[in-house]
Amino acid sequence: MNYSSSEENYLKTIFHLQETDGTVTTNVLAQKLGTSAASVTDMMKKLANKKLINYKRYHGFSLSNEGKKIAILVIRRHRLWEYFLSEKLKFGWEEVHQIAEELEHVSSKKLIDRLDEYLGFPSVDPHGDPIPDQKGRIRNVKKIPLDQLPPQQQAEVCQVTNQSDEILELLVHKNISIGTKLEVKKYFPFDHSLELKIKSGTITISEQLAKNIFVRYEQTI
Amino acid sequence: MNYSSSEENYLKTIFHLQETDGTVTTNVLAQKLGTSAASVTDMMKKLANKKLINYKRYHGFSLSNEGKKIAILVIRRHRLWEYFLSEKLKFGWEEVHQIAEELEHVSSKKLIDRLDEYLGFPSVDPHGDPIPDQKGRIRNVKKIPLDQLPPQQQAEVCQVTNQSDEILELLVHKNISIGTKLEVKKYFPFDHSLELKIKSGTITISEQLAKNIFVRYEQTI
DNA sequence: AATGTTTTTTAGATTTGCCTAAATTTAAAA
DNA sequence: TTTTAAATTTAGGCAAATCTAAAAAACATT
Repeated sequence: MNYSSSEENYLKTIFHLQETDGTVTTNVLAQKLGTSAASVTDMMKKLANKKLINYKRYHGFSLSNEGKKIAILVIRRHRLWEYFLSEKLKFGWEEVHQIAEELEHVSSKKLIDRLDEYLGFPSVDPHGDPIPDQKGRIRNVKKIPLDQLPPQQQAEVCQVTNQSDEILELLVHKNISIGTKLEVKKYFPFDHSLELKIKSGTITISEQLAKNIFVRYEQTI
Repeated sequence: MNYSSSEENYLKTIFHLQETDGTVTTNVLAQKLGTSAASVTDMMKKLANKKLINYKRYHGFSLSNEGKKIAILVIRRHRLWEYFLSEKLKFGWEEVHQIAEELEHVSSKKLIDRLDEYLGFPSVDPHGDPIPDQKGRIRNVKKIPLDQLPPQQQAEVCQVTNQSDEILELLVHKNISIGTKLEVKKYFPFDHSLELKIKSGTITISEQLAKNIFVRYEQTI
C-alpha cells in the first residue's frame, strides 16, 4: 500500500504522542498538527476504515499494528534523511528537520535501504533519536538533559541547546563536545553541580551548563 | 513562490515538448502526462493566471520566462538526484528516473545547491542529459546514437541500450565502455559500418552495434 | 442528579486536481 | 464554400483535505 503525505503525517504524530500517553485525543492531535479538530475526526474515520488505527467515537484512538509499522517506516525515512543532511551535506542539526519533513514522504523502499547502507547503518539521527532498522526495530535510546542522568550511567553527549559563544567557550575548556562519552560520578545537592568522569579525567560542571547538554544512553531492558 | 508537484510536472513537460516544437498543444501535453485534455485546459488557465505560460484559447501555449525558470529548476533537481542515486547509491541508470520523479519536488533551494556541491557539480546525469547550474544555465550537450554522430566530432560514450551478455562481450573486446572518448573517422555506405578512433587505436564496428551505443558531445554554438 | 463546560462529531463549504460528456472552435476536405 | 472531422474548451461532478459553525456526547461541579 501507499499512503498520502497527510496520512503519513497523522500516523507519525500519533506514534509520537502515544509513546507517552498510550491513547491519543482529537484536540491534542489537532494542536500538534496545527489543524482543526474537525479535520482530525475526518481523518480518523479514514484511517479507521483502512484499519490503521483503533478508534471509537468520542474515546480517542491508538495505532493498530499495521499503523504502527507505517509510522515507524516514516520515522525511519525522516531520521535517515536527517543523518544524510547533517553528515554528508553539512547542514546544522537545527536545519535538518524541516527538509526531512519533505523527504520522508518519498516512498521507494529500495531508496531508503540503499541510503541506510550508504550511510553505514547509523543508529541515531543528529538529534540523538534512534533510527529504526529495515525491520522496524527501534533501539531503546533515552535522550535527556545531563542534569537528569542517573549517576553511574554511561552516556554520550548528543546535543547542546543554546549555541551562544559563551557556552561553546566553556565546553571547549571542559573538553566536552558532541560524541563525548561520560558518566556522572557525584551529585551535590547544595548547588546542584555535577562531577563527571570523561576520558580526559574528572571535571565539575554547574547545573546551568548541565541543563543545556543533552545525552543519550541505551536502556538495558 | 512555491508550486505544487502537479504544476511543476506540467511546467517541466511543457519545457521538454517546446524544445522541439516551440509551441505546445493540449492533446500532446495530455498524452505526455497521461491525463485528459480537459484537465490540461484547467491547468493551463491556472498557469496562465500565474503568468507562467503564454496562453490563447484554442491556440496552444508556451512557457513565459518565469515558467521556464521554474521548469529548469525542476529539471535541475531531477537530474542531480538521478546522479546521486546512480553515483552514490549505485542504482542502475534505468532505475533512477522513477525515484527522481518524486525527489524532484522537494523544494529546498539550499538542499539542491548543497547536493550539487557534494556531488562535485556534475555536468550530465546518468542518461547523458545536461544538468542546469544554479543560475539555470544548461550546457548544449547533444546525445545521439553513435551511428548518427557526425564524422570528426569528438564524443563520449554515455549509454548502452540492450544490456545482453552478447553486446557486453563485444564491447569489452573492442575496449569500449561508458566514458570512452571517440571520434568517427570513416563511414562505409556499403554496410553502414563505422571506423572509430579511440585511445587504444582504430577499430571498426557494425551498424547494429553503433545503434546501441549512445554518445554525447558539446555543441559549439 | 442536574447543569454547565469542554471535547468531539456532524453538516455544509471550499480548493485542488482530476474525470466524462457535451458544446464550441478550428482545420481539412469535398 | 460548405461540410465534416479533429482539437479544444466548458459544464457538471467526484475525492481528498481542509475550514467554520452548529449539534451531540462526555466530563466535571455544584
